[in-house]
Amino acid sequence: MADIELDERKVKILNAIIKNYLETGEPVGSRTISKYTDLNLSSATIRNEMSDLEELGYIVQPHTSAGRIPSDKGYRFYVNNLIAAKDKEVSDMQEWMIEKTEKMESLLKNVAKMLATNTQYATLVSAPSVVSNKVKFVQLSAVDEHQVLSVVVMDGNIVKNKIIQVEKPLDNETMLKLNMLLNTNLNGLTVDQINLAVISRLKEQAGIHDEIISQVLDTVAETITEDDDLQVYTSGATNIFKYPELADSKKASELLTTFEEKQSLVELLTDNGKTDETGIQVYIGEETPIATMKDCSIVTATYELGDGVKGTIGIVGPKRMDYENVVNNIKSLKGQLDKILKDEDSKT
Amino acid sequence: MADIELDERKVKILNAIIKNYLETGEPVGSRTISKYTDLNLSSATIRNEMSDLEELGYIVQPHTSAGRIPSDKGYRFYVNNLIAAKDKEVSDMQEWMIEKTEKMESLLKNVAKMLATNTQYATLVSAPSVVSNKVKFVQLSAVDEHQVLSVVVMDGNIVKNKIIQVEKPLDNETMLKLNMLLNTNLNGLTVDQINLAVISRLKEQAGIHDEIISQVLDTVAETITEDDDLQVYTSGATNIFKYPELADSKKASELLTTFEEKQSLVELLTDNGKTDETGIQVYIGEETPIATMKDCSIVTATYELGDGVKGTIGIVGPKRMDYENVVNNIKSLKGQLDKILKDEDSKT
DNA sequence: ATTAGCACTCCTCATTAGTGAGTGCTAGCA
DNA sequence: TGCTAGCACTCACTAATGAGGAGTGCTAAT
Repeated sequence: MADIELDERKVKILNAIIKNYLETGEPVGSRTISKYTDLNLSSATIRNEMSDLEELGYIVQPHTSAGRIPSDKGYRFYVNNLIAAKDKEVSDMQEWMIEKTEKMESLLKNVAKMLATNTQYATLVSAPSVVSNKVKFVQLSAVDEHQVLSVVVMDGNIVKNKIIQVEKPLDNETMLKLNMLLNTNLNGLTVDQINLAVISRLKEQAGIHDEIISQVLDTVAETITEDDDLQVYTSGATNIFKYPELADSKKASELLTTFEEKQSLVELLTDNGKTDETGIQVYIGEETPIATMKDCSIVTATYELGDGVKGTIGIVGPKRMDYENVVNNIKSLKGQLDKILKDEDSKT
Repeated sequence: MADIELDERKVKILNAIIKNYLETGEPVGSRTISKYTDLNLSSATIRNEMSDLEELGYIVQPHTSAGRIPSDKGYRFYVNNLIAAKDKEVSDMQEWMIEKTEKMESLLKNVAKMLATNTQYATLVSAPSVVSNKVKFVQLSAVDEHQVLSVVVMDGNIVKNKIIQVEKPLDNETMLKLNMLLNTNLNGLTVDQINLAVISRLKEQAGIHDEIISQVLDTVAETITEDDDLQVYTSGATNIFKYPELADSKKASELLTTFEEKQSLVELLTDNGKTDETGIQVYIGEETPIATMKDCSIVTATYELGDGVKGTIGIVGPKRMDYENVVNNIKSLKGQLDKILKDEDSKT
């Protein structure tokens, strides 16, 4: 791609500038590079090269007579061409942690937390979307005379429940019949297959005349289809204070509010098909779909739990984030999630 | 109490200073008071009185030749003596919202959110502690050959569940027997009554020799006793950016981290018995039990769900928070929570 | 007891000058 | 032709200075 316009030396210099800037966060000057790199060149030569790089749009001067910092294009080049994809295992901690947890919810919370601790950036994890998930098991039980408990187990062992208030108790026989009915009719269906038609067919079979049964069936349907209000888990949002370029009151406030509200984060996590073959996606600066994150970079990965049921992991940090570390971390984690969730699924 | 050392005029002036400071956040000078109040006094007179008030510790000068701001003692006096406890109803929105939600979790989330929107401060709500909550209903069901679902309903309709992996399927009869056994033995017990002794008695009755049954019973016990990792819901944490005295990078970072980690918030929410007859507790500045909140004030209230099962609502804001509004808000909310939770409970 | 007046304090803000990091350019060198 | 040394220039950052103003404390007069 950009190989035509950049000779080897320019690439080396650009790389050096970015590496240095990632560490310090300060504009980097020609003298620094002249000493930092192994190509023995004077600062003057570097200056000429830097001038070229600036003209080509890879670096930028915050003001005349300051050093240079990478532009979005520069970062992009770095991410595309310069990251050594070392597949080294990222800490055993991860595996251990994942082994231990069994509930989806706490698993994802832990994933977010661990990733935040590991990277020192803000992280977000979305739960696998349930829309195309299948019903595995349904059960109604009489808790007491006026309350019926409806429990649904989905593929991937996601358990949902709801308590139904009923006017008068359901007798045992009806209960049994309903359970049979529900399981034979709903098992194997996905959430979006359970629509009004299915429900009314159920009601017919159960004896549509009974008001209570009708109500119960409605609630079961609700239990299943109820969207668990967009499950996004975040962690380490306050890490942004570690990066001066994001820590000023105004920016931090906006960013943290975005994180707190979670709503808009969904946009980020819904797979837009632009992920590359590794399933990992990097947004730099202006590329991000969320306005309040214009000064950030975001790395996301989608993980799968079989059958196209997908969730997403994301990391948000300053543009000068340690892309190498982050990408490796997220890649390793994605792999493990893919694995564990499929395993758990196949255990059934 | 302080009635001896403060004559009526001083009280009026102190009140005026605090009111004014609550609004502006700026130190308030003698001239301002001289015009603001109805007691026609010149600024010089006010100055003398303020000098006295300062000596008595109710107000403080941030630096020589600045106006005065209330000290913690001043705020305390204000809260104790000067707040008009108008019991006016706080927005119908509240009731409406509470009616609508049925799940404890989303109910509390909404409470936190609404309170944050209403007051523009940060809020936290802890779920009712489950320790002394009673088991109402237990059920095991075979999801498939290798998985058994354990569901427990507690008083207040809190539902817990867990999936148990079993080596080989349990036959219907055993299942039925176990369910009978569990319900007759556990119903009505509180969480902390369910200890090892109870469990082993259960095992004995069920036929201790069976490894699988033993495992299943252990997991049921786990399901019940498992602490739902300290359920604290927060909202509006980013509101602190609205108050310059808290918004600087360092303080905001500390505060928000405290909120994000939630762990330490528990300290705040565990009832320490110091609440007054209304169940409402106000911490001002140094009085707060959490170090990072030394520059804040906190108002908490405990709500009950019968039988001494308690949860807490809290508001965190700057010391110059609108105590009157906050106290009223929280009082009204507490009342409604008390009511609704008891109602729901008595519906059983 | 209250008030007017005045000197004083000290924060705030804008201006100024000094410093240094870093650049662009030019001329000289291999 | 490519590299380098040198120099003038730019501009953010810092500290010092001073004017302005809000507010106080004290004193003397009412």
